[in-house]
Amino acid sequence: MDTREKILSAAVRAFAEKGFNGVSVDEIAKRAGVKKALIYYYFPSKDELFREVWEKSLDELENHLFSEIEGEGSYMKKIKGFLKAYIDFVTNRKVISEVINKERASVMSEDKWSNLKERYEGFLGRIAQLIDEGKRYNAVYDDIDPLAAANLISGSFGHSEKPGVLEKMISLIMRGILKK
Amino acid sequence: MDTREKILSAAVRAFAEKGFNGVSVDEIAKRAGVKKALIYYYFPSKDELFREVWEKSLDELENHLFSEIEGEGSYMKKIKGFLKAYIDFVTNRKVISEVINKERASVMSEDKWSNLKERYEGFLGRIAQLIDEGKRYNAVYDDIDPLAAANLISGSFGHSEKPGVLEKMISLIMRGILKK
DNA sequence: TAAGATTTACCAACCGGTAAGTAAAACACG
DNA sequence: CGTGTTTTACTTACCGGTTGGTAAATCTTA
Repeated sequence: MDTREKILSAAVRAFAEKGFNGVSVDEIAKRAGVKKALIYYYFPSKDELFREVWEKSLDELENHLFSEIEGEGSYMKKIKGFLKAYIDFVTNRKVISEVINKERASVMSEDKWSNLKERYEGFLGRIAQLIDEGKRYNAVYDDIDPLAAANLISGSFGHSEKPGVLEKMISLIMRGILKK
Repeated sequence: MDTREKILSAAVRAFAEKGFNGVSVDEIAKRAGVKKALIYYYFPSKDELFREVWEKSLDELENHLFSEIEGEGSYMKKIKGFLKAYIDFVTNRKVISEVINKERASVMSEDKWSNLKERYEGFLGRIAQLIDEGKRYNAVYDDIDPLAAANLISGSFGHSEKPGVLEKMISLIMRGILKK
């Protein structure tokens, strides 16, 4: 792992724990075992560092969720596989899940993150599209609002503490949207 | 409105917009039209000020949700009324909704807010209890996990931007938990 | 004039960011 | 190959501004 990656890795852990404003550049530097000025050698600002952390995190999540359901199968199976992959990600990639969850409200409301907001809305849109296709293939109740379902799914992020609860939240969502 | 209340009112607005670490005590003072030192006359620290803001916000939310459904009526009606009150609160008390949503992840994970975490878990517990009673009175599917449902409902907080989406999220939850 | 309310002035620590320098690796070329 | 030159990776030391917090002085009003 080269230096740039070490900094990114320390940054995502720090941001996940304490949030963007709760962490100083110097603390990230210490976690990465480098001097603060070196961070400014690789990244133009704290904002840009966070931007890259957030984008990489969302890339990983989106890739994990959509790559596994690319194969054949009914839309019922696709959506179930998607939700299963979702549980798997929240369980096994906790740091990335936490950074997305912790900073989501700020990213979605503060002007300076407007491009990250668009990125996240694109992610929601892809989930909504999956649900919508499920409707056309008779797997999803046809009075379901796809974007509402997408928001509900992605909102389950935060509550991954007590084991088992997330699974039950997802199965509740499944009953709400999937036929039979 | 006395000075203390003016400070609290400015604080909840500031915390809702920028989060705990994104706002300085001096900015809260300026919004309240007082000098910073006066905040320390009424509150021992920024942490304690936030603590009171959070507790008051949760008190208002909990009171709004549970006071309206105290009357008679079936549990089906109670739970529907509860979810309707929820939509009403998120729509009409945006500042309070936002402060709860924006700082929830930090409150639930950082040690220094452990008492606020317990407070929030008590709130979730009350929702779960309502769902559980709904099960015993045949209004809720009996394989529903009450705490999972409570988490799902309270997680819908963040996504109140586009009007109408929240309502559709809630009706999706209703289909997931309520019989018929 | 006593007690509570508010302001002024201040502090040490920390913040994001920068300038200047250094050692070593990579490169250019006779 | 050897040697001068440029580039890369990284450190030290610093800057102006902001932070949460405090002590003491001043104002207000009963």
